[in-house]
Amino acid sequence: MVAKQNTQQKILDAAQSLFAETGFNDTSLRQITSLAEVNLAAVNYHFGSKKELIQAVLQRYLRVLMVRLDQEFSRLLAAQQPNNLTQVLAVFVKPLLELNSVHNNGTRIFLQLLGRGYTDVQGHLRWFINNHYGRVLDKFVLLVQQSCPQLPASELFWRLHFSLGTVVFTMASNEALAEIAEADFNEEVDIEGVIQRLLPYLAAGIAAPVFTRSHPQQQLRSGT
Amino acid sequence: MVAKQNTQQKILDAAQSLFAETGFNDTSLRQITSLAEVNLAAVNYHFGSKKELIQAVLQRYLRVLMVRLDQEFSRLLAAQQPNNLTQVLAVFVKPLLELNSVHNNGTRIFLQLLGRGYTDVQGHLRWFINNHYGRVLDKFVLLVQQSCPQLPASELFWRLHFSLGTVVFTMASNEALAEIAEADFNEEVDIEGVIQRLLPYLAAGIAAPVFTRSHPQQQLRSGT
DNA sequence: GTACATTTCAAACACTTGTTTAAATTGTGC
DNA sequence: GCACAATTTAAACAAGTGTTTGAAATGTAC
Repeated sequence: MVAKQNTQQKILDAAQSLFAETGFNDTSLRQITSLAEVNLAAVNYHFGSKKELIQAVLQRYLRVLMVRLDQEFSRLLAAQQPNNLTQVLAVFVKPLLELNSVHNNGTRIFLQLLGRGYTDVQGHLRWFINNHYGRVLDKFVLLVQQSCPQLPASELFWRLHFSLGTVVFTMASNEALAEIAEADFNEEVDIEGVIQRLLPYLAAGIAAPVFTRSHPQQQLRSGT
Repeated sequence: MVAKQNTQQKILDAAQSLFAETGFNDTSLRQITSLAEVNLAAVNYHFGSKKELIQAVLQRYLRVLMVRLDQEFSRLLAAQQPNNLTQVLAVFVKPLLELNSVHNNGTRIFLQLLGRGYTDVQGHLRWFINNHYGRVLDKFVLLVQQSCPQLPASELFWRLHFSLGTVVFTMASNEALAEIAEADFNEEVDIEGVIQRLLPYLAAGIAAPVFTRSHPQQQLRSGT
C-alpha cells in the first residue's frame, strides 16, 4: 500500500538520491524521471527547470533544519556565561538527526547533498545559503566567537571553513569511507557515529593554539 | 619570446587551469583546445582520451610530489624516537611548495586538482593514488601512528580522512575563500599562508582526545 | 454529461559532449 | 628533391543534454 504519491514528491525523492550519489551536474533529468517512473517533461512542468529542482530538493531540508538551528542558537545565546565550544558544536546534532523525519535517511542524504552542492556547483550553494540563512549562521559564528575569545576574527573565519570542509567532504565521501572502515575495522558505520567522531576533531581544530611566526608552538621546523 | 611550446604541453597547461577552476567533468575538450589554441582532435591524438588527459595532468605533479614525500617520510622514520605530530605534518610543506617549479602556481593548481579529483570523479582518484602510491602513504600513516600512540587505528583512519577533507575542500574552494578573506580582513592570501593556517588545525584535530560514551570529555550534553 | 482546468505523454527541438575520419600539412632522413 | 612518418586540420559522427510543444488523458465543478 505505497499509496499513489503525487508526481512532485516522486521526482523529489528520486532526484535527491541520485544527486547525493552522483552529484548535481552528473545526474540527468532522464535518470531522475525514469527512477521516479514519471514522464521526462514532468520536471519542467512541476519545477520549471533543473536548477529549480535542485533548489527544491535542498530547500525541503534547509527549511526544516534552519528553523531548528535558529532555536538552538538563540537558546545558547541566552545563557549568561559563554558556552563551551564542544557544547556549541554539539547543538548541530539533534537538528541534523531530526532530518530523518523529513525522509528516510534524511540526515545522510542532506549532508551528502550539502557536500555535492559546495563542490559541484561551486559558489552557487554558498551564495544561496548565505543569502537565505545568513542571519542564522551569524548567530553560530557569534557563539563560537564567545567560546573562543582568544581567536582573531580572521583565524576563526578560516577555521570555520576548514570545519565546513571536513564535514562536507566526509559526507560526500561517506559511502566510500564507510565501506573501507567496515572492511578494515569490522565497524558498523552509521551517520550518527560519524557525527560523533567528527565533533572532537572539529572542536580541537577550531580551538587549536594560533600559529605565529615569532612564537611557533612546539618545534615546528621542517628541516633546513 | 614565448617559444613554440609543443602541442602536448599547451594542452596540459590549458587543461590544468580549466580543470582546477571548473572541475573535470564540467570542462569540455573544446574549452581546453581553444584556450590552448590547438585543434580539437589534438587531445585524442596525443593523449588518447579525455580520461587519459586527466591522468596526465595529475601525474605531472604526483610523480614529482610523491618522490619527495617518500624521501621526507623515510628521513623521519629513521629517527630513533617518535616524531612530534606537527613535525610529521609539516613535512608536506616543502614538497608541496616545490611543485611551483613544475609550473607557475603549481602548488595551488595541484591542490585544487586534488580537491576536484576527490569530489568530481568520486572514488576514481582515491583508487588511483592508493594503487600507485599506497606504499608512500603507508609510511605517513605509520609516522602519525608513532606520534599518536594513544589513538586506536580506526579513530586514526577517520581523522586522517577528516584531514584529507579539510585540505581538499579548502583547496577546491580556495578562490572563493581567498576573495572573502581579502574583502573582510584586508588580508593578502597566498597558498603558503593557507597551508600554515591549516597545520595547527589539522594537528589539533588529529590529536584530539578520543570521545567515549562512558567518559565524555567536558560537558558534552545537548539539552534534555 | 458537459465544460473547463490540470496533468501526462510521446515526440521533437536545438545544443553540447567525446571521439573518429580522411585529407592536408609539416617535419625528417637521405 | 624525394619518400615517408608525424602532425594538424575541418568535418562529421553518434550519443547525451535540458527544454518545448501540442495532443491525449485525467480530474473537477456544475
